[in-house]
Amino acid sequence: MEGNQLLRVYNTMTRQKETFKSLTPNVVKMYVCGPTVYNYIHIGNARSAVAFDTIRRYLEFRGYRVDYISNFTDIGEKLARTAETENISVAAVAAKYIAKFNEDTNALNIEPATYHPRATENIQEIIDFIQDLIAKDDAYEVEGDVYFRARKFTDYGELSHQSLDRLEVGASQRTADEETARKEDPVDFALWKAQKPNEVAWESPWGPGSPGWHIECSVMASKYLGETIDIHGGGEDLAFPHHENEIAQSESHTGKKFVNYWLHNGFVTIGSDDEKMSKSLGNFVTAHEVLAKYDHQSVRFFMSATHYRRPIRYTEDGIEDALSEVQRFKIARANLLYRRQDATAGTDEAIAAAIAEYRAQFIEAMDDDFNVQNGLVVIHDFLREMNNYAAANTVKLDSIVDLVGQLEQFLAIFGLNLAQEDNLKSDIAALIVKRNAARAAKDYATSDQIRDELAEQGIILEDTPQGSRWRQQ
RNA sequence: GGUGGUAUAGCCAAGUGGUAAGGCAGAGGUCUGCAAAACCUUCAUCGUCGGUUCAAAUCCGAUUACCACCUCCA
Repeated sequence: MEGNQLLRVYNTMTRQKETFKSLTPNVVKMYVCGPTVYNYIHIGNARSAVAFDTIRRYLEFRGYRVDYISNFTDIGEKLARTAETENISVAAVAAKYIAKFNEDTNALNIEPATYHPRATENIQEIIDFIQDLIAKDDAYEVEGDVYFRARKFTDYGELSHQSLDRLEVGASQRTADEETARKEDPVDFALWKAQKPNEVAWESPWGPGSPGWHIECSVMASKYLGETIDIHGGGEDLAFPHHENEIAQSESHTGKKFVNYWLHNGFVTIGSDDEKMSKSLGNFVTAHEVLAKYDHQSVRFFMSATHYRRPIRYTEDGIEDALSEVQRFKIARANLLYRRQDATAGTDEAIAAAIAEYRAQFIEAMDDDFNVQNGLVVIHDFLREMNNYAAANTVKLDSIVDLVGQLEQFLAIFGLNLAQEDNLKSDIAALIVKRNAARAAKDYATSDQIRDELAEQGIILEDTPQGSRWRQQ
């Protein structure tokens, strides 16, 4: 592995940065909680996907193979409600919004997970898992529901640092009284829920019903990655109770540690009081709307350039500023590539040494819990080096290729793809030749007119000591 | 009531004891037929009050404001 620096990650469990050591050398087993597919994802959901995609890409940059599993929750009341509203089946709701999820995350250049399991594909595994918990006396059945005895799991509350006795039951005002009445203890949580009228249900030893919310993640994480995994990620609102419950279930079931490093991303906030964007508050903006309105890369960069644990304040100005920065990267790349025409063969040793130095600095910055802002400082220094080289009197071909390649590699971690159309259509090339002739003859009226014409087609011309270069807008 | 988080320039933001990184926007300059791009220069004493220290954005105490979680939530 490159670099001496050790990767350190902030573990929610211990509330400190820890040196990252994977279970298997050079392999990271990573599970990230995915969306419930009953609607378009909003910017907050997208942020979570972006945050962990960026982390995944950095881990890959550092030489790890990342086995990345992220689920689709395709069951539950919410899907049923959408099915009713849109007058389609629950299965059709899931299919539709998984497709929308793929469309939006693809636009954000988020790599698909190694596999995206769905809850409905794992019902038998979920039932088996619950049966084992009942056999161990960690869970009990009441009127077709199955609940987990939270108090029996002695470390319950360790992740979110909550004491069971201090938890104010019902503080969120979301608990259903009828359900609480059935439980032995209000802190117990559902593993299986008996079928309600008109609900999709599966046969089980406890009668028809459907899985509770937390069990699917425990089942899928262990099924696809193993009983102990390296990284489990999700939004910080999931730490309690969702992840807390996952730990209780999984560790009771396997008797082994479930997760070595818990990573939680911060929220997207909106409005003057920086309120959390959420579907229940109704203050959300869907990723679909934003992507329809703004350059996809600037939306991606807007989100990936903020440290994953920090909140992001959603503003349109923020996305527009991100666009300026993305443009700067693209222009630097195009300007340097332009110099290939007068480059000589070979490599500049000074450039090769500089690239190695910037790489080392970048790794040092990013190894500190994925500190993207400090990583970007290095990238901006690197950019200045590139721009100065692009203006140098003499340039070497291999150094141009190396600099451009390194810039692309750095920014790929942020989900940017800088490559553009590098070949001109012949009619445009002819116009450029014509303009150069006009300029040589000091016929500036004609040359400016041609430049304006090309600008309308999105081709920007810039005159430099090495000739007139062009780029796409 | 319990548990956390945040507060640094117009905006975004790094920085956990040694005298405020970086980006966007702004200002000045170089280059240019003009323009663009680039490069150079410039732009804050860190929510408030008090304390510790030779030295604090950084540690301690208090205080203010905002946010989040406490069984649908990324």
